[in-house]
Amino acid sequence: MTRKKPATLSDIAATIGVAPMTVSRVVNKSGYVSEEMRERVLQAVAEMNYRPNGLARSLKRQRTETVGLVLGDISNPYSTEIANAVREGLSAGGFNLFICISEHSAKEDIAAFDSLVDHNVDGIIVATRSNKEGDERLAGIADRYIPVVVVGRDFHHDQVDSIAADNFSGGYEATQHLIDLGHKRIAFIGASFNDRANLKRLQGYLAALTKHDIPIDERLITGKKETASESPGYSTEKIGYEGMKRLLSLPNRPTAVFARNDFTAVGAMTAVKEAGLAIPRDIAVVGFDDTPLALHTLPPLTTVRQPMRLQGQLAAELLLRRIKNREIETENRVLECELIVRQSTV
Amino acid sequence: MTRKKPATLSDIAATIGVAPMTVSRVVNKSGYVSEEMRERVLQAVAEMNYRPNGLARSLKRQRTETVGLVLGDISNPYSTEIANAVREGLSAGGFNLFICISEHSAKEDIAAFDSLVDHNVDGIIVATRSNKEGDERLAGIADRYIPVVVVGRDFHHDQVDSIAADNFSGGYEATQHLIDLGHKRIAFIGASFNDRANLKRLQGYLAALTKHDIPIDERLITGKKETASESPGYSTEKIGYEGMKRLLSLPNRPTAVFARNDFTAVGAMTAVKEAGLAIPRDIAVVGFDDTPLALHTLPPLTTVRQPMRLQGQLAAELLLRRIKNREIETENRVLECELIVRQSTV
DNA sequence: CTGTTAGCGCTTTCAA
DNA sequence: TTGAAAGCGCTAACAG
Repeated sequence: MTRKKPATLSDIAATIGVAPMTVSRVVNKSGYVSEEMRERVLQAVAEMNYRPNGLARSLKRQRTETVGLVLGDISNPYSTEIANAVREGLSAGGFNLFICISEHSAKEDIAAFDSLVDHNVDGIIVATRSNKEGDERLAGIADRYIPVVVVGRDFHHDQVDSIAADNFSGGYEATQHLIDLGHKRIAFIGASFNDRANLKRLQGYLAALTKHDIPIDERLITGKKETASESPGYSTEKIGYEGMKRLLSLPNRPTAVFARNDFTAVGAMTAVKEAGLAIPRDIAVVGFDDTPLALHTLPPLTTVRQPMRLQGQLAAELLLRRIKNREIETENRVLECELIVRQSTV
Repeated sequence: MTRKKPATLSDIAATIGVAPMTVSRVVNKSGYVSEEMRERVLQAVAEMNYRPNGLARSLKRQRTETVGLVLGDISNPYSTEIANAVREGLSAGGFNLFICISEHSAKEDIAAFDSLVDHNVDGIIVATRSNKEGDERLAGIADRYIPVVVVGRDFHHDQVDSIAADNFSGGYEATQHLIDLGHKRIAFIGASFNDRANLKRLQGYLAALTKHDIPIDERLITGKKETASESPGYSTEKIGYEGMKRLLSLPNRPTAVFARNDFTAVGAMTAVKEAGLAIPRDIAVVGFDDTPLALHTLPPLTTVRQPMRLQGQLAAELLLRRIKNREIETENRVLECELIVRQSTV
């Protein structure tokens, strides 16, 4: 079986006896070509199953009409919503989207950045957790005037736009809500001991407690050390379940819990029900993200909605803007979260 | 602010007064270069912040060391597991992965295929639903000897490998399980009226009923017409919830339901509990996929596990094999599913 | 309306 | 151990 190499522009030109440029003009619908000529070319193109070589075209044009999106964790509703919104925003602008996943590893982050840069994407949107090496590489990329937008966290660089939800005040409001309902012993489930400082939701929780003179009880803050080797995923029902188990075994158990996200909250709810306790009567539960799941738990879950699609849309928008003109002011947007009260707390 | 263009190989060569070829050899660690020369080059490379232009390199080398993965729906545990497994398999082989999402639209499928082909990826893995135009384009791509592997369904082409779970027998076993438990009125939730024939899980359900001489009752098969415009997503709790509501309002309601996937099952369970009925006493529920969620529902969900990671691993493996050598026999693998019995049925 | 020239940035091949 | 030439496939710019 002989595998013939794909036809090139010159192959087409040669077979119908014209200059490559003429074929190029037809293929790109640019410049003047006689109707008769165009027909001849198009026929040859069809017959020889010709497709332009994008590599060569991009090399010449110095742009690829493609942008890259780096996701830290693909199995996460947050990531997928962002990705969908980004894709829509970009395809409206005529750009393709290539997604890379890095599994929250600095090495993979860097590999993803590099492979996108190597393919000369016109810009990069980054939705990974912060880590030193990755951030340094990213700064280096931005230094070379490759448009970069970071979403889901802040990033300080005079060429990088950023968009994030206000996780701090989201956490604050969730906790405030529980306090307003009269709760004093409020637990937090899903802390990551590695970077508590980066977990804005936890910070908001702590701030709300402090504000209301409720002492912070470390035993009510559960979480686990995330080892780099194990994939954290978003499927943290387990963390929620186990965290809640531990909390329930406390001599003086909490009357309310704030979970770092809806999946964690669902796991926690399961543990509560298994223990024969009622939600919210015995224990009130608040989640975060307002995933579709939250509407269909029993009882429906009180949660904090963050504007995921909007973050993706803005990311696409800011990136396209920066691709068009690099000499613009950097924007760092922080978007409001909204507390959605359902029956898991009231 | 003057934006200097990135340094090229020749720029480096010029500044230290050698031939571009010498720099190339150092950068690629290929061929002989004196230790002294290599130092000089590496220093210049570092100083000028040089990175090879992947476009030019790939154009010359005729390979990109990159493969594309097209996902029909990113917000789906199935897709994300596949993606992770594919990525691992590829990076072990030194390949990068670019993911495109098509939102289950034929137009987007084609756009994704084309953009990958335009970037001269070395191969493509496809995990989308079947549709006529998309499949035709894909066949055209395979005709050009671009390695293609289809996962999650079968695809008939003498150059395309495929890997799929045995959804039919998975559906059959799930239904059989309910029959074995003595159920006669067994419903199916989540049929898609557009292509019932393609929904192997439904076919398995029908076959099991027929085999046991249980008449098929169309009122027990719920589903909805999926319009192309609305994103189906995987978040089908709603479909499950609404489907179950309808089933519960039937004069002679079912005693068991088989849901097309775990999310649908969760929605159905919520409806059952809301109606004040008990699972499995009044209604038994079976899901499909064994997502992490299934362990944490109340009661834990009986479901059919399909080997997602394995599908991804095999896809990567078969693709790399075909990239190395196109002249091999096509493989079409079908992988076993496994019924996981939990408390939602017994 | 069509053709020619030159070159994008790199690497293969051959020569020194 | 290094260099020169040629070309991957395409298109911008200018001629005719």
